[in-house]
Amino acid sequence: MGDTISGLEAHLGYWLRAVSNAVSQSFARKVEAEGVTVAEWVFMRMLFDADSLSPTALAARLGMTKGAITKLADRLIEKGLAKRKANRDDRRAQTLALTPRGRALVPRLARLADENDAAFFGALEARDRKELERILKGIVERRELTEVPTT
Amino acid sequence: MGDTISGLEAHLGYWLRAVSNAVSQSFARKVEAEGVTVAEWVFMRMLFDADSLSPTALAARLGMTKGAITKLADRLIEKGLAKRKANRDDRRAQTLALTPRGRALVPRLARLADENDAAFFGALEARDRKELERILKGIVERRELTEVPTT
DNA sequence: TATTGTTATACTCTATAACTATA
DNA sequence: TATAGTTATAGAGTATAACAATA
Repeated sequence: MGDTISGLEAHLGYWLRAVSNAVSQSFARKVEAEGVTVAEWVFMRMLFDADSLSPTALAARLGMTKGAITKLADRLIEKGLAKRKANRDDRRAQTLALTPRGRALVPRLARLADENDAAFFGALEARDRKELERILKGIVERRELTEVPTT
Repeated sequence: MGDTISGLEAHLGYWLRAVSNAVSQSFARKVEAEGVTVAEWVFMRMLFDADSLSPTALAARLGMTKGAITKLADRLIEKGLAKRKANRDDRRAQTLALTPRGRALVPRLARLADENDAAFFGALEARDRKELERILKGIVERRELTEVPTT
């Protein structure tokens, strides 16, 4: 280090971004064939398990702002994959859920995610895959990466 | 696997994106204080070593389209950090280079990149850092990740 | 007054395609 | 005809702030 000027390749962040962007772009093309984006897949997969969530709850879990959730939801609703429901107790509140068509699509998208992961990491030795997972999860835990603004 | 529906966290790509986004966003805020974006830093760091490059060459090295290079260059020129030079032999050709102010900024940005990397990976054991680097570089090599369109 | 969610705005990034000016 | 570079357009992601309705 000292007073040298670091090159791009000197940083782990550079390599991380290189691989991450490639993986995400590849996945984006796969799900595009099913008519959704990566962000929409994440949104849908979350709702698939939770059954229904408020925009605020979804924003917190995804580390996004409420405004971003509204935008995503609008798009998915227009595609007929999600719907909004009113709330009896609190008339300000909304609930987001998948439509039957949305639910039916999730398994197909999950398979594409599996394929994409296999394409990039399948060639790694099992030990390296475990190492990579352990190290990445460790960083997420340590930094509490969900500390993104949701206001 | 079988016929289960993979969750988000089942994929290495998910963890990779989580960490990569956090690292990049953190870095973006740091360089924003110096008036540039991450893409502009990469652009500038490349020109710092090469001294001058054609848009086409830069596009190939950065895995971007020529149009994207033009846009980045426009912004950096407006900020007084880069400049275009004509070419005697071929009057279609252009050459991009940093201005003195641009060159002077690079070491500051490099230090921010060092800091950012340290903030995210400094807490790792040295062995894990090496492992991470080895695995990521391996994936880049294997997949030839620079196969992005430059047309 | 505080909270829920939407709307408006803006900027970056990325990609495609049409265009110009040379060669 | 092919190439170098620019321009135009558009969609996606992200963030901020103002706003309306309700609590």
